[in-house]
Amino acid sequence: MNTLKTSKDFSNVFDGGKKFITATSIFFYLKTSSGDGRLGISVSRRVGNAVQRNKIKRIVRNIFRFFSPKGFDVVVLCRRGEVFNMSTFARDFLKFWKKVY
RNA sequence: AAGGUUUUGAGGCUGGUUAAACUUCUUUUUAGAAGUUAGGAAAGUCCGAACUCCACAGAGCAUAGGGGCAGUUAACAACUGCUGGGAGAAAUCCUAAGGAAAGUGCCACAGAAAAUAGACUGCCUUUUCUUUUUUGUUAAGGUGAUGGUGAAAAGGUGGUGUAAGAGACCACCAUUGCCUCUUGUAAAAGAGGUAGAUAGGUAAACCCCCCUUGGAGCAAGACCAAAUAGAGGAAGGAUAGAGUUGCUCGCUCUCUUCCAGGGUAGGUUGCUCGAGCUUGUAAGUGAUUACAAGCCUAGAUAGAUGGCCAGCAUAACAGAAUUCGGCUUACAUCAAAACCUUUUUU
RNA sequence: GCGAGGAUGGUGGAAUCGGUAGACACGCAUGCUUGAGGGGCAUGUAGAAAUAAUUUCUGUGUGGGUUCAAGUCCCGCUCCUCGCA
Repeated sequence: MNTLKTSKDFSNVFDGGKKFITATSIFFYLKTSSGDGRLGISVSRRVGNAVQRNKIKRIVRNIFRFFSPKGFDVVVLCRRGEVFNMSTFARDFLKFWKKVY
């Protein structure tokens, strides 16, 4: 899976893309010209310690293995670590997936 | 049985399914199989090293750090054993623990005085004046016993002594220095003698003595590819800057010309076989060391080590980024060993 | 990876070489002034306990140490801010 790497890529999506806000996280998405999709994950230090942040990144990456974002650059920004687990994030992700595709 | 002290170990397990990274093998051109995949603190970055570069990492001073003795170690501010001091009823725990009889500084408030024991107050003798005497008062001298404040007041108690007194002298006690002997590798301990010696505290204030100390850090560094570059070569050498986190010396480079100009950024490597791990034997009180056998046990690069289901259990602190040795801090639950105190029973 | 600074009442911010901590300003409370508000003036203001005045104890992020005495000196920890590569 391709990922967003530089901070320029991230700021492009944050500034030019659209937002979809859910309870657990905020999805930023921007249509690409080439048709390939890339994923970026942003978890700030306020969410929790390194173990919790790693776990959130793994959950997000695990979901996007089955649903690869074709045609969009997507950035997932985690909001709160207490409510973030597999089931709640999957519910929010399905809402986002229905809206975009 | 209750309470306590010290030390050590574990830190989820099993099965199914679906994904990721690395290594090896197979076949073959995209797959398949097997194996491995985060800790005791990976953390904080508080010390110490390995490794790499800075001329060979150099010389002197400063700065910074350490400080009982002996040992362990690659090294250390770590560890082990012992000594002194402190806490505790004990097991045991804590201890930056050289020097204040080299020098300087500071010791608020209170107090006569805060460090050369002098002034003041007091006591005593002689003396001037007054007076029957006492008292009061002037001057000279002796004394360091009086002053009750403070964290701290210049050894303590008792006596001899004297005009008044004082280690001035004596007895006992306390402390210190020196000498001798015994024990110990040593720090030191014990015994005896001697000196009236009695010396305030603070060095985690400056300082003195002894010891150690060059700087930067894997974004170190090395290689490859692109570009009008860079590297390289020749000549010149006054000033300035950088390496160099203080100063001086020394060294190197940048510097100007032959010859011009613009600022991006990719891959490979370093990268995991190492002061390595496990077991056993031997030496040592111990830290640790020696020998033998066996083993290979994470290596990502915006960052792998995950998700779901079932069962047991309800469960902490917490996520590697060059690598090791320590220290410090966080930690649910379970387990083991040794020791101490009290009570009861035999 | 390397290394620099800081934390004091409700807020900003003082406190010399270790010697009575809460200076000063803002804010807040009460009273006076005014018909009322604003403004001005005066007093008080860290917390807790007992009280008639007043006294005692705890207090400089936190846990220890040195010292007669620590906001200050030393060590460990927590949090915040900043710099270099």
